[in-house]
Amino acid sequence: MTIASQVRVRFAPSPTGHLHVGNARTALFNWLFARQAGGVMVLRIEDTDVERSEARFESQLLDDLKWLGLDWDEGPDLSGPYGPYRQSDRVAVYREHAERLVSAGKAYLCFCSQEELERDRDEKLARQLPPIYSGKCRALDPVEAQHRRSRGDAAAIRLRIPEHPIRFHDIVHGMVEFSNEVVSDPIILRSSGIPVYNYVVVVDDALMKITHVIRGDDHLSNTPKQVALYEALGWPVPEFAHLSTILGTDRERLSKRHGATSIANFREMGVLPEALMNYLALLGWAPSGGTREIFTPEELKKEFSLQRVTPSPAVFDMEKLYWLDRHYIRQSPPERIEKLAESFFIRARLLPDNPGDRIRAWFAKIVALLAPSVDKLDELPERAALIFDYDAAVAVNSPENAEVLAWPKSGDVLAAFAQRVESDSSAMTPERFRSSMNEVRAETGARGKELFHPVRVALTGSHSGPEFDRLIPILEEGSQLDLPRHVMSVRERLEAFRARRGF
RNA sequence: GGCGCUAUCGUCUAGGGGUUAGGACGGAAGAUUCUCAAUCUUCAAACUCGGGUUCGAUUCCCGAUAGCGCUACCA
Repeated sequence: MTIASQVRVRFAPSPTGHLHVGNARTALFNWLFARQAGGVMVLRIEDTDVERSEARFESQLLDDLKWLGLDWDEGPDLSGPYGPYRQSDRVAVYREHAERLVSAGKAYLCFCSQEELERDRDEKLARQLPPIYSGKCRALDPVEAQHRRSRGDAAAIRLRIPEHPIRFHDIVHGMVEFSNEVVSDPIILRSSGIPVYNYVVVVDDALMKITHVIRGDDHLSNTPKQVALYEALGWPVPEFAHLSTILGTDRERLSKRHGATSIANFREMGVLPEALMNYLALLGWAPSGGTREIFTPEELKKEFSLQRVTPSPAVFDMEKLYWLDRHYIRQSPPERIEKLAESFFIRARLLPDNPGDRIRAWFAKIVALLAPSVDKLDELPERAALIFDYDAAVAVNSPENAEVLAWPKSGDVLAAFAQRVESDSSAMTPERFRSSMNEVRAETGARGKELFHPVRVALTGSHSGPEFDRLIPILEEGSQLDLPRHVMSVRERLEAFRARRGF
């Protein structure tokens, strides 16, 4: 049994919605394995389920994959030597090989009705036996069966499962063996002429010369049927690698109700693709030594190894993803983060649709100030509330602020500070702010928190926040800009605050 | 029900017949800064259970238990 020496892998999603993290991880491991081996990555669309498949989902899927940073060498959008790459375009191929199996006696026509099968199945279940097909049509005379079919009797095609245990090798699980006693003769072609998943997958993988089938372990139990199919068709059996399931925090298979689980969700949240890729790679794989965790896509291509993939299921941990995302946000060139962040601010109507250079330069300071402390970029507009949403009522009344303002020296500090602000009508600068604060300290005797907190509360509406040196220029410049929402200057804030509460 | 897969800190994992069972996220404490964040330091936290095999098992074998999957003319 020889297999082409060049590695060929495939990712074969069904176009039934957005790409899910579980599938994305499967795609990633395929891609990493292929790229490392200098092999070929095939993208195949499994759209035999006409009920659930939609054309628009296919382009979504490709977009999701591309956003993550994956690419492929053959696929429905690229073609290639073993196309077509959409199962709905391959129906004739499936029929042809199914008939070939019947002619060779490896498969047979089955005339059992749905009701009959169901009854048989229920009966076996009731007697606590494996609910496998009775084999009733196995013994039918082939010539006779063909006659019946040509007379118009509905016939499905079933594969004959061999009378011996089925063994196969799996890179992550080792040797796996199934007794043929528990494997039913599977239908490969429905009486309607539509082929069944477990069959088309084998035909496609074999015809597309796939050498390594890397997929979710929900397919592990289907593999014996597929191995039997390869053998019946006279095709080499590929290597398998069944990847563990990704679970939610409740240890149940990750699904929509666990919140963000599609790649599109993460993109919308402003998670960086390389952070997601890095995180996904860590779900079930660790480098030798097990201490390194930060890997760029290029590094993953070098370090990844299927042999080091764990067989046990993994719980998806949002916090750890965020940790990686924070890391990559800080590592990224500022211009990239600014560009990405911009859309979130435009959507929040904090920036105009087409910000000019002046606004962009100003916005860059906001991003530089806030982005390093954010889990994901969609948190930025909210973090920027201290710039865009100054509310004197909150500054005065919120319980934490009220407490700060009730400190003995708070009133004096604010009065002294206001005096400094009013004495000079030009824009506040960090230098002037610092010297003013020094004067306030000297005048009032307040120091540390009792000096800074009241000012912080009056200016930002919160007793905590970023450094004044960086915040003040943003406030002052922002107040000069033509923005959808006016940004209040230091002076304006102080006045609004004083109007609410004297000092 | 049957079959299969899986089992190390809360989570992701490294390790492997004799180890102080390592790292990371998260948590706690401290240092630092006006505060928050960041940073640094420190701490707590694990081999599912029961039998074997062995001088010695967390590691190998068997079983139990639990979780997940498959058991369709679904994919």
